[in-house]
Amino acid sequence: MGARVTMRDVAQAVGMSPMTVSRALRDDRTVNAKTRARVRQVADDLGYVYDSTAQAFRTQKSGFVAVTLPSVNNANFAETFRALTNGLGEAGLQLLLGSTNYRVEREEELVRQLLTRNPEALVLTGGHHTDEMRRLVQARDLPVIEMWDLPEDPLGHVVGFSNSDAMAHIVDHLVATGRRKLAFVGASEGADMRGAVRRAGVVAAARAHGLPEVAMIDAGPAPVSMRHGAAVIEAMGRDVAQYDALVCVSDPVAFGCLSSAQRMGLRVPDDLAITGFGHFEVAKVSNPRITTVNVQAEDIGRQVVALLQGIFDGAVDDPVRVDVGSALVVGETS
Amino acid sequence: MGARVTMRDVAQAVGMSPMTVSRALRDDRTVNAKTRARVRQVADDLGYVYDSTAQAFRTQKSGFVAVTLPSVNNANFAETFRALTNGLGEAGLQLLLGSTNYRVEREEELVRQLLTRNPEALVLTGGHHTDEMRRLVQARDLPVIEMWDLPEDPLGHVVGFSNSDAMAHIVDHLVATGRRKLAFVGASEGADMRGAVRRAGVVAAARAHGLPEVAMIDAGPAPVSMRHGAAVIEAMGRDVAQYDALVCVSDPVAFGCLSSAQRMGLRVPDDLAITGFGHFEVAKVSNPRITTVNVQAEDIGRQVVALLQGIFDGAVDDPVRVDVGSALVVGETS
DNA sequence: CGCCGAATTGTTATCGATAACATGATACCG
DNA sequence: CGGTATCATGTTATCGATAACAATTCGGCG
Repeated sequence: MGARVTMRDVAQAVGMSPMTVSRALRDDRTVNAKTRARVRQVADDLGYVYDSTAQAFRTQKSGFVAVTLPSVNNANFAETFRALTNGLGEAGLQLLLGSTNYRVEREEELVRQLLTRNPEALVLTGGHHTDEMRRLVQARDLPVIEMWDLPEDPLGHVVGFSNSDAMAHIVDHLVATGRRKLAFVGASEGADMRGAVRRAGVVAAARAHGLPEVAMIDAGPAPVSMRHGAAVIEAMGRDVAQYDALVCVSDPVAFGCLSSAQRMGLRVPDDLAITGFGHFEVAKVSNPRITTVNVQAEDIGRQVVALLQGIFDGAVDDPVRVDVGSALVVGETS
Repeated sequence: MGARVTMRDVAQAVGMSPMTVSRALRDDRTVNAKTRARVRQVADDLGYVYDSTAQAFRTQKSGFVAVTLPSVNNANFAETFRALTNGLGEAGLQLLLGSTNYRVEREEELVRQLLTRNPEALVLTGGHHTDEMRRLVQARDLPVIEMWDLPEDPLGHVVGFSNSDAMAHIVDHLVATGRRKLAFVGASEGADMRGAVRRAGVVAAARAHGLPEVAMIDAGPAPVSMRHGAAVIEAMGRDVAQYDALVCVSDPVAFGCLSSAQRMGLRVPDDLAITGFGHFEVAKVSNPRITTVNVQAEDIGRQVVALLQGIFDGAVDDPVRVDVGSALVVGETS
């Protein structure tokens, strides 16, 4: 309705200086306990709402941690995000979220925006960035964490795992169970670096085992999910039977492939093995259960929180590199 | 490294006043075109980064829209969020996201925090709130939108659909296809109001059709997903065959139930019908496809964006109530 | 040439909270 | 009882951008 209530108004009402109110609301013990209680009471009565913007401005500490994700519409990233929110919320920090839609140029633009909010740290998903973006970030004296990857040339700290190692686990397992004709199902060559790295991991591992060339099945532009996996296999029809294993870029894609394969009467895993990535819920519940790789999305979030706490406490100075690893989870599709 | 670069520094470098720099960076046409270009150039060279905090403080406009979601780890809410982000991003607004974990008390706390950031609007998911929270919000002269619901007594604007109507569609359909012994599979009675409303909708619709009492199958505390649906049906074993339809609170739960039912050899839909809610991807890809209700998550987001634009442009004054509706999508599980 | 309106740039005050420093009140000691 | 340590509160200046108002420059025209 009228003008907003500020600390000055509260101060006037209690008959004290704004400074005392400020201290009282922060529970500063140098303020008399009775005064503190009275200030809180009056602030409540007046409907006073603290202004974080003014605080952020004055103290030059925004209370924000900026986070970029390729997409929130992905259970794994969402899980990491949840862990971050919960962990940082306890530390009084707010997350500022931006999604890149799997495009590095979008990431640059996004980070540019986020930086204007003066975040106290920057958490990026993935290790691929534009040069301009690297410059942007390194020009500031700002803690940076890259997660979900183990980049060669990191911007700062790293909490992730090796996508190519993870794919190697899958290929090793398939080879051990007698498969030789592999096809990789993923997004088209393009802006999604994570997909590209996984693809490269499969190709390298196959080569190491002396397998024939890995076929590429293009499920369309990133992000690809259940319906894209289902569609591409349905479109291929019986042609898919020339392979004895489909290595999918993610569990949802694998589930889509599985579903289409079953609809066309293929027996999984007898006729065709299918593997996923990410240990999504659907992999555990589907029928048959999908062989996948567990990447511990939540753990990544927790480790990032711990790292940030270390950084803010001054306990961390040198760049940290945490490999959370990944583990093969054998299901019933291989 | 050193002190941050401010407009004052840029101004000094160009030999002009900070005011001119401010105008130039905002592309104010009262500033000479050449000057504008030079200012931008110098700002870039100095590595100047605009300070939104200072701007927000001075103008008393934060550029934030606060949004609460029960959880980001839900493809439907994530979809709405994505539409909001994209739409509001174009308008130069940033989303401030908080998740309530399906608890109204948590919502109150969250909104309290979010309000300290001076958001220009508040977008809430759901229509159930604590009294304290209603007071909090109404004390401020702040546009409020409740979405994903059609509350009786809204706080402000509404963009949603009727959960009980949606469930009635499901029940009508089941009755029309000859089912009579229904069981509802959802979260335990508790803080999740959306689940409770859906359950009530099923009960009311069943009563209207003169069906026997609807059984309640408790899949555990909210949020419930695939694994909970799978677990509770697996635990019930053959007992589940006493019902001829499982009405699930969401598609993921339905998929879990479907999977367990299939594993124990039940034929769906011959022995047992299963329905979901939300038109998740899994409903379209699963085998058989799950009968569900489409709630157009993305459309909700778009409508909220349009409404917000109207509000900010001053085109909207009276509270708006948009019913985006919901539509039965018949699959192969019923 | 002198004057006027348009174009361009400058000055001042301000948003609300708080760090740093200063002051006043109170207790406690020998 | 004077003096000093402790507790409690107040004063002042400040963070960076910008609205509102003021001033200056410039071209053109009678």
